[in-house]
Amino acid sequence: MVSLDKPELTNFKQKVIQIVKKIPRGKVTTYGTVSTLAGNLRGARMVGGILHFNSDKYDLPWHRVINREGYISIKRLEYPKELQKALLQQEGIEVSEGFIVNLKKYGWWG
DNA sequence: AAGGTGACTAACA
DNA sequence: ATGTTAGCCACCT
Repeated sequence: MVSLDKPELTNFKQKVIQIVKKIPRGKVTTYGTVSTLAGNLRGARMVGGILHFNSDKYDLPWHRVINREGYISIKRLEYPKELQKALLQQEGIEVSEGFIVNLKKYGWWG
């Protein structure tokens, strides 16, 4: 058994979840960053997909995860961008009218 | 069971 | 500089 941590496929999901939950309050990050930290450079799509399914099952601060433009690409009507904007402002993050966040200012890099 | 879709990003032409 | 193609893996039908 042993061996080193076997990079199990489904582990990526758990890894992403752990990273997302690790994002400090008042900061935001991008899918690409999380995917990279999870071990996959081009796994950004998975991060979005994972949050899509797990945000509803787990308590993931999905509102702290946005696309590279600092814009919320969310498509879940159950979690409208409007809600995210409120959540981000609640964390002390400024959100532009276009739901854009300054990653330069609030971007968390791990 | 297998195929297709997806909350994206980066690289190439 | 912009536009298009390719890649990642899990969840849904």
